[in-house]
Amino acid sequence: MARPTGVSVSQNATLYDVAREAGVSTATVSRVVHGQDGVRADTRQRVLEVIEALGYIPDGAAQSMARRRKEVIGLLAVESRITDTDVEEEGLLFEEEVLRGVESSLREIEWSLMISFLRDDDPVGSFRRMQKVAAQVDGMLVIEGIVGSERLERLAARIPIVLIAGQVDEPHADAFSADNHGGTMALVQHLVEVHGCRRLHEIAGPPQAPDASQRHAALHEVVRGYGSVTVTGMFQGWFAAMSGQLAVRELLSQTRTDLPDAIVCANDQMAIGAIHELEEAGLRVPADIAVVGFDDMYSGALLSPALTTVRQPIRLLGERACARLLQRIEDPSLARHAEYLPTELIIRQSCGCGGQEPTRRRRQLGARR
Amino acid sequence: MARPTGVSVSQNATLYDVAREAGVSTATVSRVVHGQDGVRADTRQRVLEVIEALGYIPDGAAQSMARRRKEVIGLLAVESRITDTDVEEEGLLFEEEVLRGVESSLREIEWSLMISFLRDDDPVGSFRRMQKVAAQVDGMLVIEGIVGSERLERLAARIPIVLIAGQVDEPHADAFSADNHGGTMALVQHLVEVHGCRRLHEIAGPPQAPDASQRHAALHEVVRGYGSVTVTGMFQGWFAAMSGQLAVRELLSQTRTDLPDAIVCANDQMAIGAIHELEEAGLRVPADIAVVGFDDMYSGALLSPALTTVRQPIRLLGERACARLLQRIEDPSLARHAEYLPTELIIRQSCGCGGQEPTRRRRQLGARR
DNA sequence: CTGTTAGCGCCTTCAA
DNA sequence: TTGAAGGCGCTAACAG
Repeated sequence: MARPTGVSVSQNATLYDVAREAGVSTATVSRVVHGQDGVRADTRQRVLEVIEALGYIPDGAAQSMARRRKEVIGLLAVESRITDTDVEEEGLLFEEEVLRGVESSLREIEWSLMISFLRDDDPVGSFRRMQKVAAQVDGMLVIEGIVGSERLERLAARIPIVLIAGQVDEPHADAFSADNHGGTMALVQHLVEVHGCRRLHEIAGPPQAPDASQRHAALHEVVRGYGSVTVTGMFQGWFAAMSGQLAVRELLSQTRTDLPDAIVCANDQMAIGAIHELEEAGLRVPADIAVVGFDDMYSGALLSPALTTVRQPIRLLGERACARLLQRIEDPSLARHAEYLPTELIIRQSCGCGGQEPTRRRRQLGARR
Repeated sequence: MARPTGVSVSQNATLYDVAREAGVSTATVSRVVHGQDGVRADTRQRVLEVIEALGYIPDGAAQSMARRRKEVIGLLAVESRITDTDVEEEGLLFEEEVLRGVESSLREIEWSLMISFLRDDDPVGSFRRMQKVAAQVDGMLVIEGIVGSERLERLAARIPIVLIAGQVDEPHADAFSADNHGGTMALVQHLVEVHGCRRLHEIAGPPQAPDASQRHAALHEVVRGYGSVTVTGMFQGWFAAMSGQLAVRELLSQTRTDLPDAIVCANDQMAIGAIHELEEAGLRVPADIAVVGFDDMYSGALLSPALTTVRQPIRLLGERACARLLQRIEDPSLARHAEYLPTELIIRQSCGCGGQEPTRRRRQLGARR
């Protein structure tokens, strides 16, 4: 069975193969592929049939090249982890949620998303990867980025970059973050003014993470504002539940009689770990000690006691950052823009508030769409 | 200040710019960029300096084209969701974990990952996206894929495809899945033989998801094996915690006096939702009713009662699938390969087993590295 | 309505 | 050790 025109089977069909097979020019095939009009109906039909028969799919690299746009954006997430082990079995939900927001924005315009996780303990390797990604996309989103400013500048000179939960003062990129300061403020005020907490224990996030340090700073700022309130101790966590557990073990190993009034965690996962460990040790939350988190992850609402926390619009963060990036890809001359998205205090039971229903009601209010 | 050679600043530097600026040919620059030897030291030095000065980063699309390889693989995840609303605030941890596995494999060889989520209620749109992604990668991983076989065949004709937790009998692609059958088997046997459960309630996953239906089938198969055991009812969930909650509400609305002995959930998230709802309703787990899950997500271990479940090596699934895909990219003629990865029964408290420590000990065992 | 023809930026023989 | 030059597959004027 001779193949009339010698189309190779093992090789992927190209535009030329289709053109030849259909007896038209490549320009016509291209028009058909992109649904442009100005092609006679029967010609289009014929081309379509050949495309179908050959299983033709245009090559993305070639398209990117010709139209000088890749229609891909990169998402880089910087992760903190315990140096030697890799025990972290739980994903960093924050990044995952941003990812969702970005991906759904992109899907609407049919762009693609390239993603890579970086290690904050390997700046050189991270930079290499960032360059590699920068070579394959039209713009980049960087989460929790502790990329040196000069490196960022270099990358930003090539393609637009938007920072998410990063350094908001970075001059070479747009930035979107949650209002960590306001959120922490509201949370601590609640603890102090409603529950009369005076002695606070802090479970902090990784100091490299900008939002961890913002929450840390805000906590101490509020506390300073009250004469009588103090941070009695702190544990350096890394946002994973396990670090909440370790923090509590350390705390309890020091004293079981003179406990703080509340534990303020830099995120929900650590709060969940902390609560678990406290209960394991026979302590009751919030009766013996209050615990609060930050993020408002779904699992915190399912906990007993349900977690009092600060809701930050993570997904929205991703969407907004993505929108801005696309805008800047269209017009690189845009002025730099940085923005804090509002947070919301979510009061449940772990702070000492009673009630049964606030959980559900609150969440509904929270889910503003 | 005249720019000696007229390099445009607003435009990204190309290989030619570097070559001209350094007074060498593009071939030489290319050699330097790729660290090939056969370039005199001082020449290399000069080129390197120009690269640095210009902030040159080679264009990925052009590289892909020239070397006929993109060094990118695609990860497509098919998601089930409640038709109209988009309430699902919790990410599908399964996919996230696979993503981790794949990404870390890829990072080692410096390849990139393109990712896209598909909707199982939009097969046409999904196929479009799959084609789009197929155009930009060297191979694809498809999670929980319910892509029609003929469509898959078309894509597979162009680039290699490996299915993860998909239809294991798909002839056009390699496939890696957890041993859902064996896992469910072990779990149910435990419930029946150790705890004497006779009446089981099922909270199933979305029927489109291959692993959900495998678990479903296995459950019924085991039950049939015992004469005296029955599945007294089932709720059609969609893997989200909320569906576990709804399932329990429905169950309790039907009867509060004649409860089943245990609730068997198709994954941990639904089990967590179910436990939460049961406790909310004043029932005690496992005293009044046992609940078991599937997956062994970290949050299940932190629950009280800690969740009895089946561990499946999700991350490993990603790694293995990825390794296979890379292999097949190198050699497309490989014979089809399908594999079930072993699961492990993780006994904690929610099934009725006592003890305090199994949680931690088990997990350590489970984390085999 | 359809075809011709330059590139897009890089890699890679093949020569020198 | 270095350079010249032909693609890679597609797009987008520009002609006809």
